[in-house]
Amino acid sequence: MPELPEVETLRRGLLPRLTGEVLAGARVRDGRLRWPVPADLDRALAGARIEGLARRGKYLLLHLTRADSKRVLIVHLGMSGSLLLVDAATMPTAHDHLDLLLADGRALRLRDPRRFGCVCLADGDGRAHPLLARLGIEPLSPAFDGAYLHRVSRRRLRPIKLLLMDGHVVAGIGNIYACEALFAAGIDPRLPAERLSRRRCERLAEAVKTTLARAIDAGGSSLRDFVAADGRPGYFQMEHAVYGRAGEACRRCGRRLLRIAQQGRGTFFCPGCQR
DNA sequence: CCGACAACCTGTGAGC
DNA sequence: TGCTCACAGGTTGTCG
Repeated sequence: MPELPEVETLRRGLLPRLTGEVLAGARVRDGRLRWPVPADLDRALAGARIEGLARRGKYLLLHLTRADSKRVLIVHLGMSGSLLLVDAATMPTAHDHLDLLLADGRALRLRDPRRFGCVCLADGDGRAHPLLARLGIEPLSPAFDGAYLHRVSRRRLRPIKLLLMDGHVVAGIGNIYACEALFAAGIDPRLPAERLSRRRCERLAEAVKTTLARAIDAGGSSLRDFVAADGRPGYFQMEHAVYGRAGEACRRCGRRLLRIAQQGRGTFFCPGCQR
């Protein structure tokens, strides 16, 4: 479920509900995530105050203070993770691996069937943590533009879609939005990155921003009741132009949309509109 | 430095 | 109904 727009939607939804709250600790039922959950998580969180929530790529960051020390709880939802704000007494289901316990009796519950997600602790603002230190720039920041895309794609022979999905180049563009942005920009996902002109880089950077922004807006429309049910934000109901639509007709030109594999992942595109 | 590939896990749907 | 297979929204680590 987690693409950048969902993590951002999650952050915005949790912000007013968690800011200023104090943690009582953590209850870890199964710490075997991508990396083992810190064994001392319960003690490390007890008494810490949540100062704010931030996002880097698809990482959700909880900024904590306790006494004079600042730390960050880094949460990634992997392929199948979700976070739910529940009453701590609510019975956990099969893949509810851990609860972050709030002093007021609520819990932020992590569910992750595939366990590709992670929960880590870092000192300070977390910038030095290995997971964040070498992360690429934010796609919605002004720094991500045609000039940047053009610069990093020179002498790069790999397909442009793979470059877009490389988190060390730009953080948080997943499979869905790489496909959708390339369609919006009219660019063939197989094109070697270095072959993109400056002008097409401008177009692609713009397409990335508008595609992500629109998805966040759609997610925002469901923020009101996102604490309920499975918390799936509204962007998931958004119509994709190409993703998951192989064999169907392109909305722009009517040709059959294709699905190919790139690095083992599905790429959806229109052979007519994307050159 | 670059790029290809395996690895970590479980669930679901299609086809037989 | 039950088996097997392909595939799924992510990222790191290793190797050539």
